[in-house]
Amino acid sequence: MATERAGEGLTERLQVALKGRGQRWTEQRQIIVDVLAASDGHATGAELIERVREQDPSATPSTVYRTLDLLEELGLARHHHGPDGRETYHLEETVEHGHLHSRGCGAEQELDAASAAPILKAITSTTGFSADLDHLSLQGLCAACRAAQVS
Amino acid sequence: MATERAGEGLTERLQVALKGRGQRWTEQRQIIVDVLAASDGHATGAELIERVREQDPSATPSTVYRTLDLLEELGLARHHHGPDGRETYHLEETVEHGHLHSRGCGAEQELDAASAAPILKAITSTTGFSADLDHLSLQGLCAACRAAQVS
DNA sequence: AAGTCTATCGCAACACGTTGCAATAAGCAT
DNA sequence: ATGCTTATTGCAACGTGTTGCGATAGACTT
Repeated sequence: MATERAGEGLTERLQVALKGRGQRWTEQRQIIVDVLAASDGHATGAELIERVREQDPSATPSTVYRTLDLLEELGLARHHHGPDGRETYHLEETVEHGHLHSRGCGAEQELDAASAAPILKAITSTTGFSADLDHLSLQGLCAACRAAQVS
Repeated sequence: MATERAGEGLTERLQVALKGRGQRWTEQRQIIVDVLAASDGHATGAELIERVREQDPSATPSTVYRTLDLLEELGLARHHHGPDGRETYHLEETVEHGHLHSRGCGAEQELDAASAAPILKAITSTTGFSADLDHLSLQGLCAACRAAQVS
């Protein structure tokens, strides 16, 4: 168990994309991408930093955050804000999805594209606004909590 | 221009609510409520602190944030997180509303309850989840940006 | 292979928000 | 009025994320 490598194709795609923009491929970036790939699903900035540091103790927060920003620019990673405002990152490989936080039980459920479609459609038709599913982070009461609350 | 006072009824309501919970009414809390009422609409935590300090330089961030938390517990204030994760507070008096943040032009538009109704309904019917409008903070492209992007 | 240009890194400082603790002071009882 | 209880305050330190700057080092040219 350890050091999962990001798919080779992914690394190559990155190298090419960076070169095209006059940017560079470095050891640190490899590590950060690997960590992101290994922690599939979601990870906060702090968690990512910690894991990167396990592999390269010289890494600093600024580097990690800057790399994450870069990965987002390249469309490779995404982040969204949890209900407490903290950041959560995940690779774009992960299926695009939204988040539902229940204020009652604290549970978090994911919202896949299929389920979200009618919602996004409702948003567009009432407001003309096309919302990013990946940034959709709702807070409210899940079905179970609502049932419990009616009492 | 200065020192707008929160409606007297509001202050009284607060005093009663606090006493009922064995809590206390203080000068600082009066100031914070007044500031919140005066900056109707939205204000970040930092802005509120600055304004409170104009009236009482001895106020500290911890006090302001703790009071804001208290006001939220009492259902008098709300906060949500902008696209950058920073907090925004407003009085509950303000009509409940969501936020739409355009990633294209950076504009922010409000989403009133009437427009939101179909959206919330879509959320409930596809997920069983009842979302809080006040926490609804979407990011995406507004109609204008979408039109511009088609090019 | 050596030199040049500049992207990236590490550091240090900052901004926003949170938390623990000791001192203060609000509200109640006497 | 005086004293008691404990909520509230201010301080100081921490956690997460951001920014500016000088030093390092990658990649390209000659």
